[in-house]
Parts: sequence; structure tokens; C-alpha cells
Amino acid sequence: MVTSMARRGLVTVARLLQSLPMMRKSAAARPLTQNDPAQAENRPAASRERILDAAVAEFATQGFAGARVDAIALRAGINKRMLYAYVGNKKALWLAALERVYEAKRQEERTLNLQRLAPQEAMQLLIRFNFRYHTDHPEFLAMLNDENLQRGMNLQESKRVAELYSPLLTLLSEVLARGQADGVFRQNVDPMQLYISVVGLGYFFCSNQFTLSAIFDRHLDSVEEVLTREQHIVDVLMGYLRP
Amino acid sequence: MVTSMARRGLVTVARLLQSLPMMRKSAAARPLTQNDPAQAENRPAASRERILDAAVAEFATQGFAGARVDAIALRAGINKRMLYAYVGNKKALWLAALERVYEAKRQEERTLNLQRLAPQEAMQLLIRFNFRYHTDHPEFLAMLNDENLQRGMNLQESKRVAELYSPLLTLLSEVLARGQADGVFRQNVDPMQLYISVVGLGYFFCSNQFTLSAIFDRHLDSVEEVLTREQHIVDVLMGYLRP
Amino acid sequence: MVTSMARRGLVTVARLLQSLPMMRKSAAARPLTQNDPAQAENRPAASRERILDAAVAEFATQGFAGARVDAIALRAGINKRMLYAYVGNKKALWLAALERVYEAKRQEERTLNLQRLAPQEAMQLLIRFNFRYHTDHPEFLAMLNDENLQRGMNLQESKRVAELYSPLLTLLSEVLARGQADGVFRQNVDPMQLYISVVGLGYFFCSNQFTLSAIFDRHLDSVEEVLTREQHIVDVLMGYLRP
Amino acid sequence: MVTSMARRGLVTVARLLQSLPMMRKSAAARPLTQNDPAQAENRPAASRERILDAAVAEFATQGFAGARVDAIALRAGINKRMLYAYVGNKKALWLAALERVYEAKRQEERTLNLQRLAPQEAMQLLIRFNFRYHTDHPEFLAMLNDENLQRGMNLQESKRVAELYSPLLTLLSEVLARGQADGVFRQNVDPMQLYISVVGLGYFFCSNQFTLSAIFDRHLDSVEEVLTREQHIVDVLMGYLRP
DNA sequence: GATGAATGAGTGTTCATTCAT
DNA sequence: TATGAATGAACACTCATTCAT
Repeated sequence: MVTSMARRGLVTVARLLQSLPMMRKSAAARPLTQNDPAQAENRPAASRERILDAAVAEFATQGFAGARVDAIALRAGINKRMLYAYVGNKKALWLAALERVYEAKRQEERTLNLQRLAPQEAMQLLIRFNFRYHTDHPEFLAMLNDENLQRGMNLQESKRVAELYSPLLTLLSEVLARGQADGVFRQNVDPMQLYISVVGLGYFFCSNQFTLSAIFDRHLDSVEEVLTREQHIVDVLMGYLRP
Repeated sequence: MVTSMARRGLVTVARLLQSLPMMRKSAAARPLTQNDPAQAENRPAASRERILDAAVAEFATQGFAGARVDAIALRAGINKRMLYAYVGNKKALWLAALERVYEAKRQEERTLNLQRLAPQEAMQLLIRFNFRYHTDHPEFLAMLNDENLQRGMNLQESKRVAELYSPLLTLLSEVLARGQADGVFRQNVDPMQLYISVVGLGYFFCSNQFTLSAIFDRHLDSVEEVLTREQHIVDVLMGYLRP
Repeated sequence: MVTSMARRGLVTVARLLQSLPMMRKSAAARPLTQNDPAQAENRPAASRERILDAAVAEFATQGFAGARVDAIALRAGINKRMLYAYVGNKKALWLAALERVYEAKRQEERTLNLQRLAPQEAMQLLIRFNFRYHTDHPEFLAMLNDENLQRGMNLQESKRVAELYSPLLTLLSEVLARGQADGVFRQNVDPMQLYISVVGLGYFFCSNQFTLSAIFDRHLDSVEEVLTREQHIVDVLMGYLRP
Repeated sequence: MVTSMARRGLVTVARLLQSLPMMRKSAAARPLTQNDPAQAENRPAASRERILDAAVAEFATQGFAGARVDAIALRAGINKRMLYAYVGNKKALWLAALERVYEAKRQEERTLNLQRLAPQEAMQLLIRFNFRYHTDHPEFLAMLNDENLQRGMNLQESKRVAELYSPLLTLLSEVLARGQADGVFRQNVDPMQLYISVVGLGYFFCSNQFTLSAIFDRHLDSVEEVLTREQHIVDVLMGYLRP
């Protein structure tokens, strides 16, 4: 999405997001400091990082079956043999990459500082944050989609699955409770349903932008369309929460 | 989803859906009449049908890259050589299968008879129809996801892309207009945004049920969860539309 | 062995053996008639034959781990893909080759016609036959050795293992019984011990000819040494059987 | 063999052998004294020992082609790089291991003290010693087999090949001569033929125990079978030597 | 129209060996 | 002396596609 917007010479959503105080560049986007002398001591760790970055990039664009281990090694600038030494095999690589994108999202979520905000503002922030995370991290959506194509097999086998639980649901529950206590949100809202709606309203738009654009013959990746969508989502959900 | 619910000995959503007047069995689910004498005259056409059914099944469970042409030929009970004669190659097969799942959804949508209903009832029906279509047709979601992974390349190249335009958007616009004229729906609603919300609220829940179930340690494929979700979606959207 | 003797310009043991009435050329040695029109109808069977011949040759000279599937396909004059289509994988190929060398020996053994001979002559024939089979079929020894290196795992899993039972033990038992009845052989002889001795006295000489030749600095593959060994074996065993 | 007998709760042949005065534990079986302070001075030598022990173990169970240099380094508890520094490469490692098993057997043979025994007793001792060495040292048989698979190439290139010449042939010749002088052994016996028979009668039984057990559906690794075989070998050979 | 056999270019994975420190 | 990281060639096996009949 970012790419195609950049192609159109417009400000990217990524840049827009940076205008919000809580938005940081994700670890995955950080430029690789291959010869950083400060990291010379723990090269192995750095190699593993590079491998995982490359894996996320390849898997996200090609899917598991379409991804090529050679391509990942090439992207990582590392010998294929080392890749196997570090990670094991393609499946383990997938799982590590999957855990990585989950973890990246969790880290972003942890930077949200909602306590200082009134419930309605906090809720809006949560909603916008999520939407923007999706627009900015197509690799997250792509990997989740492919993992679901595999029926979640890999995730189930992950020993770290418990750690991947999104703090967002907790945050959402807290804000919701605060708002309900303040009388600004309606009662009888299931936080999980709300969470799935918060995510889903943006997920489909982002994940399926290509087919939607083709079928409707519109450019859903333009900044205008993205911002329009964000506002619509806020309207729908805030309307739903109104007492 | 259907399978796991059946395993749990509960009524399937498919059955539930049949209780609604507009629900029919989809083309994809129609039993294959391999030796139907009535079709003996146009065997080629029947063969092509079998190939496409098999392709949808394989592609939907394995994705494009993971699908095996051999497996499709096997599923179709046809010689691999004929498959190439009929369709061309793997990419053409994908496109044909993709057009097929779109077309199948269109056909279902055409059976909806909304004019006879009041706007609010018609809108609810539309919403429920969509959700249930997703729960019952994982192949539709799976193929759309994978097509988006490929950035919609194949769909763009389709000569029939115009035909695939969902009647749902038109239906939705009509019902929306009727409701607005009657004063039961709010003004200033972008039909496309509404459409994307109608779809998205169910899409994410269905498409990502495996990762969601794993992360939240819940069985989102149970009948209860499915029905709960459906009602939530109706609540959110009908609430949004209220003037 | 044959090769190195041929190199020395001497008559091969193989030729010597043909002077005995019961000796035939083994199936494995039969020249391949790749384009035999009479076999055009069942090419697949012929291909499988060629694959197995090639597998025996490769495995016997390189062992299981040292053998290369590519080399086998090359020897068989067949595409590697077909090799997998016909046989499955390297392990299945090994097992098929192993069964083949066993079966080849059985077929030779079945051509022995011992009833017409007096017990002592029949016994000598058995002993000589065995020895010569070993000298002529290094592939048999080599594959047995490597299968034992693998602790007989493959053989145990063979569904045809019962069929591979050597008729030789039965023949030996019969001749032994006849001789004992005639009073020309001693009593109290365990046929299996006798069988193992019959085989073992030649096996070690043949199988280990290279290390023996190196350690003793003699050419144990010369015709003279081979014939001397054969006579020694006959002497040892016939002496043992004398009442 | 020893293992499976031990499993059956019977005395092991190894233990039986220890009851004979000339039987010692082989060098290969000697426990590794990794941190022996007495050897601290010549650690390199100790490292080389460990490497060779590990190489014998790996090569004997996997063959040359099947053996993994990594596995040998791991077994030896040494860095792979050092392994190359000490020995050179895989082929040199094989040769060193091969020389080691030969040397180990020679050392055992040198402990035999036959002069004190009458010819017939000495001969029996030689025969039993050999058989038991084979049952107790499967690594010896395995490496010899694999070296022969390689057509003795490595052994031929060994500079120490002359040193590996078995003292057994000399011992055998001496005992044979003594017995012939005493009139208790027949004349006209080729010592080398006798030697090959002494070895071969046990070699085949031990080396091929797995295929023999599978084909005959018997447990040739039981103590009873082993002892029976030993007695049979003695009977055959002593019978042959009788004047 | 229909089929079984064939193929070359990959595809994940492993190996013996060497480099840099 | 010792080590962890690195490498390129090879390995078993698979794939989409086409040939011959």
C-alpha cells in the first residue's frame, strides 16, 4: 500500500501516522546496520535478526508455499547453510517470522498511553491505531492470512503462543469499562466482539484492497480513500458504543 | 468451520441457513454427476466443471503456490493432459477458479428477494446473508486472500472482471435509499463504505478464526460463537444506520 | 573380481562356471534390449527393470549412503522423475534392489538338479555352486554387507521377506538326509550350521578379497587362488561330513 | 550383539571371554579419560585418541559414506576445526580409524600365549579367540566390510599396511607346524587357507547376523546360538586338521 | 478427445571443508 | 591451541508442463 501511494507521489500514510504521538517506526523497518561496530560482538544475534527480517519480507509477499528459502537467504545476505543452522527449516522459519510480526505489533501496542485520555478519546485512539497499523504493516495481514490458510497449525504448535496475546484486548476492555463507568459508553458490550470489529473493519479493507480495487475499479490505496475509511470506522464504532 | 461444528454434534450453520428462504446450496457444493447420461452430449463442459470444482477445492485449501496441478487432476478424476487442454496452465486455472467463486456468490445474491421486505428487514437480511455466506464458503475467503497476496494481478487481467461486480453493492444501495426515503436510515452514508463494513465485520472473524482461536484460546467455530457474532454484526450496523 | 581377472587376460571364473551344466547367466547380466520392439508394449515394466539393474549396480559399488540417485537414473538411461514415479524413494529403491539380488540367487538355486546325483556328488555341487555364485556376484555380497550395516532394517520391513528364504537350506537338508541314510555322511549335523559354513567359507574370501590381498600382499582374485580356495572349501566340508 | 544378549538377561559373551586368561578389554572399549591429569602434558595425543575412538564408532555404525564428520567431532567432544587440524580430512580419518581397529586386533593377538599349550589346545584357543573377537568387535567387521566396498583403496595407500599384518597367521603356522611334527595334525595344509577358514566361519555368522536372522526368522544373537556356532566351528576345523 | 510416460528446472536440505579471530 | 561462523557444491526429491500414441 505504502509503495503504491508513494508511486503516486503523495504523502504516505506512514508519514501521517508519525504525526500522531504514539507512532514509532517498527523494528522491522529499521535500517540494517550490517557492519555496526557496536554489534560486532554478537554477530550471531544480528544474523538471526537479518534472517527473520528477510523471512518476514519474503513470506509476506509470497506466502509460505510460494516463499523460497534461497530468496530469504539472499535477502538476508547470508549463506543458506547458516540460515538452517540458525533456524532449522522452512517451517521453523515461518513460525519465527510469525511470532516476530505478532511481537512487533505487541510492542507498538505497549507504547500506547491511554490512561491519560478520556474514554472516548482513548477509544478513538485505539481504533485509529489499529487501522493505521494495518495500512502500514501489510506483512502482518499477509502472514496472518497465510497462517489461517494453514489452519493455524504453526501457531498452535508455538510454545510462545501465550506471549502473543494482544494487549489490545486488555486495553480495549479497560477503556470500555472506564467509559461505561463514566456513562459515556453503553452497557452490555462484549469486549472480544468489539475487538474483532475494531480489527475487522480495517482488516478487510487493507487485506483485500487489490480485489476490491479491481472489482470496484477504484484506487483504495489512495490517501483520500484510506482517510475516508478510517473516519468511517470511527463513526461506526463510536456510534455503536454510544449509550 | 462447518466440519468442526458437525463434529461437535450440533446443527451446522449450513442447516441453519437453509431455514432462511433465500438460502440454496451453492454450485460448488452440488454433488458431481460424473456419469449423468443427460450430460453425455456435452461431456467436455461437464469435464470443465469437474476441473473447476477440483481447482477451487485445491486452491482454497492450499493457496496458489501450495496447490498441485496433479492433485487437481486427481480430484477431478481427469487426465492431467486434458486439464491443460481445457484450461491452459496453472495460472489460467487459478483465474477460472477465482471467477467461479465470485460467480457462485453472485448467483446466490441474485436469489435474494428484497423488494418485498421493509428496508430494515431487507438490510438485516443482507447482513445476515453475507455473514452466513462467509461461514459456509471458506473457499471464497481463502481464494480472495490468496489473490490479494498476489496483489490482485490475476483479477486485473481477467476479461470478465466487470461481470464479477457484486450485485450486493447495488442491492445495498437500493435498500439504503429506500430506508433513507422512509426516514428509518440516517442520511450521508457512503454505500461502498457500508458494503465494506458489512463484509469486513464477518470476513475477519471467519477468515482468521484459526489464529483468533489460538491466540484467545476459544473455539470460535462453535455454533454459539458464530451466532453471537452474527447478532453483534447486525447490532453494530443497524445501530450505525439508525437516524 | 571378474573385472580384475579379465584385466589380467585370464579366463574368467564366470566362464569356468558355465562349463558346469547348472550354471546360467543371471538375469542381471542379461544385456538390456532398450529398443526391443517385442517389449514395446510393456515399456513401463522394462523401465522398472532398467532402474533396478542400475540400482543394484550403483548400490553394490557405493553402498546405500554412497549411492547417488542421479547416478542410478543416469545408468538406467531414465529421467530421475520417472525413477521416483516407479519406485518411490531411495530407501524403497534399496529394498527393491535387495529383493532383486536375493531373488536372482534363488532363481539360480532352483535350476540345481540334485536328485539325480549321489549324495556326495550333490553336496559337492552345492558347495561349489555357492562359492562360484559369490565369486561371480560381488553385488550380492556387497548389498548384503551394507544391509547388515543398516542392521537389516530394510529387510525386516520387506513384505516379501518370506519369499526370499533360500531354497539352498532345504536342498542342503535333503542331500544331507540322503547321505546320512546312505551312511556316507555323519549323524548329528545341524543343517543351518552346515549352511552357514558352506556360505561363510567362501563369503569372507570373496567379500574381503581386497583387504586380504592388501594385508597378505597376494592377488586373491587370480584364477589360481580362486580355484585353490574352492577346493579347500570342498575338502574342509566334505571332511567334516565324513562319518 | 552383546547388547541384545544383555537385554535378554544372560551372561554376555564378553564376560565369558574374560574368563579366558588371554582376554582383555580392547583399546576401543577403554573408558575415555578426558581429564586425566596424568595426560595433561600431552593433551594433543589424548585428543587424537578421542577423535579416533569417535571415528571408529561412527564409521562402524554408518559406513564411510554414511558417517558424518560433525557427528565424529561431537562424539569426540572436540571442535570440528581441530579434527581437521589433527587428522586432515574424512578420508584420512577413515584410514586412521581402519588402522586403529587392525592394530587393536593385533594387540589382542599378541597377548595370546600359545607356546605353553599343546598343539591341539593351542589351535582350539586360536579358533575360539578369533570367533569371540568377531562377536565382541562388530566395529572390526563393519569397517573391513566398508573398506572392501571401497575395494581396499585406502588400505593400499596406507604406509603402515605392513604393520597391520596379522600375527595370527604366524601363530597359526607355528601351531600347525608343531602339531604336524607331533603327528596330531594332517600334512599338506596351506596356512593361509586355514587362516581364511578360521576367520570366515565366524565372520559371515557375525557380520550377517541381521539378514540371517531375518531370513531364517531366528535370533542368531542369542547366547545359545553364539555358543553353538563356536562349537560347530571348532568341530569343523579340528576335524579338518585330524590326520 | 483422451492417456501414460517423460522431462528440466527447480526446492528444501545437508555435507565436508575453511575462514577469522 | 582452540573455536564459532561461514561457504559452495551436492543431495534427495518435486513441480508444472509436454511428448507420443
